[in-house]
Amino acid sequence: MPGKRKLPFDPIAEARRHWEGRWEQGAAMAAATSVMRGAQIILAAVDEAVAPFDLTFARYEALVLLQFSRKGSLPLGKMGDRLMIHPTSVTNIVDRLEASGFVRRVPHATDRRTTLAEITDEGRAVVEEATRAVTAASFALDGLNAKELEQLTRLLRRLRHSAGDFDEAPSHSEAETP
Amino acid sequence: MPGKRKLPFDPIAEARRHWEGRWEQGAAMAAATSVMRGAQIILAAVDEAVAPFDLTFARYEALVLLQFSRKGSLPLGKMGDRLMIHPTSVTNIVDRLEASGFVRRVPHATDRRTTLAEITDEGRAVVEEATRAVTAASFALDGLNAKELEQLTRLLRRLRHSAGDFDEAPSHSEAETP
DNA sequence: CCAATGTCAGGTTGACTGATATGC
DNA sequence: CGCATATCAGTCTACCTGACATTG
Repeated sequence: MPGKRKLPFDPIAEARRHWEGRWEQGAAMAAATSVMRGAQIILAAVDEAVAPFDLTFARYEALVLLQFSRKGSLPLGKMGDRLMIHPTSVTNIVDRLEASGFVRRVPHATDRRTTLAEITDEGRAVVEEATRAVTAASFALDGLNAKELEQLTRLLRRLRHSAGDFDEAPSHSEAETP
Repeated sequence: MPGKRKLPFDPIAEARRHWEGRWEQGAAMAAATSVMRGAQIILAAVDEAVAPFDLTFARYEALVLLQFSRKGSLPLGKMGDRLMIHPTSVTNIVDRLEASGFVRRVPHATDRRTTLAEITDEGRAVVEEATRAVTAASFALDGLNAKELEQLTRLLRRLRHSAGDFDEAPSHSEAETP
């Protein structure tokens, strides 16, 4: 936990006051700073929750992805696409998961360039346990109710879409025309 | 930019479908993952915008904080509190800003334990330029309109408040009872 | 003596760049 | 041949813990 001391005011609101006296886009600055701090809070909470299982948020996400895959295995490249992480980071993360015994590298059946990461039985067991810890911590989001969680997800979906993360209809929760 | 390829679907929405077949708190999982990815997008955009000035997002934020301070200087510890970063990170960031000539370490007038970081004229000039670059990039948030930016900020303010970042009235934009 | 402040040493994570071997 | 896939070496940022000297 980075900040041990609780401030007597909202530091982002105050920064915004100063900002708007001089520069443009105070609203965007406040939103961007809020997202950064929110991510820091969530990361700290999840990292703490999964640490007892020799996992980090990044490694936990990778393991969840494999757990969800039909065959329990995926090419490393495809993992990187899904998790939006760098190819070398995939190698690094799979290395560590493999060292912990949660994943195993197996060759692809037909394309000998590609390597598959396959989740082990121990990996499947650990995902279940780690998920219990993470949900117990509510992803640090227990200050928000169901409706607010949906709003937050929808707004950030718009951000991700405008950043070019994926191709798809804009939202389907605003205007529905089947 | 981590993910070069654009996916034909929203990876978080798909993860949520899988998640809700097995576990609790799918909404929180989707929101948390969205915040993490949003932060990654914003960080990449701002880092890229300020890189030409020998800055990172973290160093830029520190410089903005000093620019906003009344005397142009703050004790390192207070900077850490405001920016929500670790004391050793403050030392590191001020080291680099000082090496770039944007900041100068000066002793506190009365308390000889504390060191002040003081923004230099060159630092003030660079903040103005870097801010122009950052606002030109819209903090990667040009996919959201004014109302959405406010919503996003308000939701994350709730998260930050529930995480204990600051003490203050909850929000004043939901229910106003003066 | 105890608390606060900043720094340093040492370790971890993940991301990045650039180069490389292999195979489609 | 060009392109894709994964890896490796090396660098970087930021974080953390634990220790420390200085000072209030």
